[in-house]
Amino acid sequence: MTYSVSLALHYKVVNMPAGPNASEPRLALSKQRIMEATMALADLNGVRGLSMRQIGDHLGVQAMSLYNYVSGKEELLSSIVDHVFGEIRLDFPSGNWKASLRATAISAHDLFLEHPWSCELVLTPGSIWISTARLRYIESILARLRLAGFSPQDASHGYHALDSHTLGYTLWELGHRIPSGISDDFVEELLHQLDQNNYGYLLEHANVHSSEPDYGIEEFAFGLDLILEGLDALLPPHDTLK
Amino acid sequence: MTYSVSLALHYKVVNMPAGPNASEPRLALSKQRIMEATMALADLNGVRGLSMRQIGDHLGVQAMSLYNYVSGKEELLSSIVDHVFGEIRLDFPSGNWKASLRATAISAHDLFLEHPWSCELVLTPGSIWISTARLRYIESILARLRLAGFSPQDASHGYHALDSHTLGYTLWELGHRIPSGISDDFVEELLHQLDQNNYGYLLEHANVHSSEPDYGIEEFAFGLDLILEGLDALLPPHDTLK
DNA sequence: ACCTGAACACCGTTCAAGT
DNA sequence: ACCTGAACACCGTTCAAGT
Repeated sequence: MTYSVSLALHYKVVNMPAGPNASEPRLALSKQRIMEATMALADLNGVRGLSMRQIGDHLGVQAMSLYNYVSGKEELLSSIVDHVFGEIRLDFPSGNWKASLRATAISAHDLFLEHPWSCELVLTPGSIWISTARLRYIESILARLRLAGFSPQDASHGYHALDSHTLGYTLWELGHRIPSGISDDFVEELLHQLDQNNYGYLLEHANVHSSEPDYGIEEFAFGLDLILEGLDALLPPHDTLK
Repeated sequence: MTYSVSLALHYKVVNMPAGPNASEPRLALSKQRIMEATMALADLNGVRGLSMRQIGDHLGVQAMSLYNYVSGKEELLSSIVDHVFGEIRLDFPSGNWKASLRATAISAHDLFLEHPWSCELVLTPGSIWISTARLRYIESILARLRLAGFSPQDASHGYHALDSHTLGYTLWELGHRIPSGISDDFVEELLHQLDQNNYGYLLEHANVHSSEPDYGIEEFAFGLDLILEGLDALLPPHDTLK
């Protein structure tokens, strides 16, 4: 993710405070630059360890300077989540509602895998999730369902099923990724433990996993298609519509 | 949740350090009492704000005393999550694999709604989730699928679909609960905003919500049944089995 | 053996002070 | 107008000291 390329031209250059490398002038802060730094750090190390002081450091600035552009950590995090929602593809001008919603869900799935913190943050209970891009995303799903002929009730139903699968499955998938720091010895030891404790089916399951490296996308689509077909069955028989 | 009733008899009574109310002797600490206090506080205020110092306070003890029974906060949290997994009903001696797995999923859903922190913690990416009760839960799901006639691959597939729906949908549901602190004025204002910003379908959706108070359980079962039926379709035609 | 107080290295955020 | 340093009220955890 390199936002800087397309955005560098718009940055004000300020000479007043010397940056970490005093020879080059430092770019002015802005909410956008802060968001970019936050996203980059979150992509790298996750959101959980992320601190305002770290973000400041990364920008060559004290943490307190951030508060000139952002009301607090919570607002900053919800801003970057909304940025991700803004990138979900919603414009599939196909006449087929199933194909269109399928493509939106897969686009969202891809983005959430790229930025795991977005998925994690939206699903954190108690966090405020009402933000413009998210609302647009929901509106677009509801609109496509209603225009396909679903009743308001079934459209709500369908949105719930689709959105919960898109977010929920993806977070589940992310949580089951093998962390990069895990050693082969650890895995070996784990399998040995499964074997010794009579977890025969789990052992078999682990072997399926190692033989079929990553079928996350297909599994996401498997559940997604079940939902789409299940919704289709709720639709009244279509005589006039294509 | 009152574990204390059934467990009180086993507590050692220690007189040495005076409790907050000096007249009564204080119960000895134990991992179990610490877990109970942690679960109670997490039920009440959520996990995010929970601190070791708070847990200590609640037990009339310094935070540092907890470390005599628990290696750290992470171990403590994974212990209480595993406790919840241990309460999921796995023993459904019905011959029908679908009914049996359905009942397990619904039992898990109920427990996760009761203890939202459990669902939140298991799905936190990067957290260690390998614990005995969780392994037993997975093994039991895999076993039922394999015994129903699924191949190792399809059983893995099925476990993924069932578990991701059970955890993922429930967390999604929890995240969409209206927080208790929200005022009617706020909701009113929100609806007004939706109206003004041309979010017609969202407004309609909000109205569906307010007319049908809570249909979370039915929606959980809706997705669950889609998965179970979808899996059934993968099963080879059953000539000998019931 | 178990609990404590002080301490360390962190948090998010406020606020008066600098330029 | 924007950035800073010091400070406040918190974290999880270590460790030597108490009993």
